[in-house]
This record gives sequence, structure tokens and C-alpha cells, in this order.
Amino acid sequence: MVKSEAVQLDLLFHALADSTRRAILKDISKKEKTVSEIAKPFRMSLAAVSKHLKVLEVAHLIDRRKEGSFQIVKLNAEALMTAERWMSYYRKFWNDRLDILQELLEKGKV
Amino acid sequence: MVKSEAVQLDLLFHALADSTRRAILKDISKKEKTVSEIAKPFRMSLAAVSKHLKVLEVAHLIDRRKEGSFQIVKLNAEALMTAERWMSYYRKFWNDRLDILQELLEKGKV
DNA sequence: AAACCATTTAACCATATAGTTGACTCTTTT
DNA sequence: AAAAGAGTCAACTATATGGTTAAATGGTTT
Repeated sequence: MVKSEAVQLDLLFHALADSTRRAILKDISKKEKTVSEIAKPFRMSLAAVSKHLKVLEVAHLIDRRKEGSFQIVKLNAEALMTAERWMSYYRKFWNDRLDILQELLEKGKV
Repeated sequence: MVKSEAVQLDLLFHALADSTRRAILKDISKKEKTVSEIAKPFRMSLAAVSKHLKVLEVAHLIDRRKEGSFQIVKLNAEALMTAERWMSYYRKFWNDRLDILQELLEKGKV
């Protein structure tokens, strides 16, 4: 069942709107880690980190696989691209308009 | 008083994590509008839209200027770039397929 | 000055979020 | 088989969020 694009973006941006979760993504961007390894630097409980990972997971920002009694967590960079795509689309639109205006100004037409 | 980067990103991503607010940004990406014009398509009250605009404003995603008794609202594309920069930075660390993906992104094929 | 716009603020409600602790499940070690 | 380790789930708390309606502000028109 594929979620609507709007819901997907809700989940994605919401997941990114928390500095703990961004720190986790930053941490695992270089090297995948277990849940406990991820939790270690934080002053909060393991359960709290586990919840953050859940939020990142439903947003598809991370993937996990089991290895024995460990869970190995890694970044899913594709989801980040979904967000980037959304932003660059509207930003570009606006920038294009600025470019056109700039051009018109230079030609003395405005 | 400059807010820390973390707080700034919190505000930015939080602002983007709501489909009403994204619709507003989309709407004004083509043409600046007044608050009432922005509110018209939505089924919620004007006060609710006003709150959404406040959220977009503290995230610096929009700028407003007064013109008589109207407020003219326009997109601030720079804030979007701040978010994009954050994402692309961490994304590129992890992904060894960066070059291919980047190329696809630029071509608008992803 | 009074009435009328455009918009914000205040007070309130329901739901969601981020955190806590403690019990629970599954896997590994002894 | 029992103990220990890795991680999740449940129940709870405090605060934030997104919406409402009604009153308030500030500019414009009459």
C-alpha cells in the first residue's frame, strides 16, 4: 500500500524536524551502527532512541537488518532525495522567475 | 540575535511537515499574494491560515510586507536552500552511488 | 466619527509528541 | 536452565500542535 505523496512528505519532514533525529542520521551517514551504539552518545533512555528510530523508519530515512540479537541501522539516502526534490522544484520555480525578471531588467524592459 | 543552526533547521523542517503549509508555499511560489487570497482555497478559518503563515515566517520560508491594510506574502527561497544543503551534505557521505543519483536528480529523472 | 475591511490575538479543545520507567521478548553466554 | 544483553512495547506525564470561535487591532471608506 503506497502512501500518498503528501503523507510521505509529512512523515519525511516531520522526521527531520528534530535535532536528535538529525544527529542520528548524521551519525550513521558514515557508517551503519547498532541501536545501542546509536543511543550511546545521547542522554536519553534507550527506549526514547528506539522511538526516534521508529519515526525515521516510517519516513523511510533508515533501513534495518537483524544480525543475531543486534539490529544494524543504516541511512536510506533515497528518502532524503525525495525531500530535496520537493524543495528544489518550488525553489527553482521561484528562482526562474527571478532570473527572468533579472533578464528583463537588464534589457531595460521593466 | 541569530538562532543556532539546529533550532533553525527544527523550525524549517517542522514548517515543511504540514501539507497545508506546503500547499501555501506551492501557491505563492508563482505569485505573491495577500493573506486572504492565500486562505481562500482552504476549508479552515482565516485565523488558522494566519497561524500557518506565522509558522512559515519564523522558519523564514516567507517574507511579508504591508501595503495599506493588506499583507503581501512571498516565498523566501533561500530558506529552502538551507534545508537542501543540510540534506545533500549528509546524503552524499553515505551513498557510494552519489554520482549516478546526483546526475539523475539533476536531469529530473528521479 | 462610524462603519467596514484585513488580519491577529486570546481562550479553548482534542490530539500528537517526546520523554520517562518497568515489564516483556528474543538471542547469546555461562 | 538460568542469567545477561539487545531492543521493543505499554502506560503514563508534560508540552506542543492544529483547529475552533469571539474579541481586538489597525487601515480605509463613507
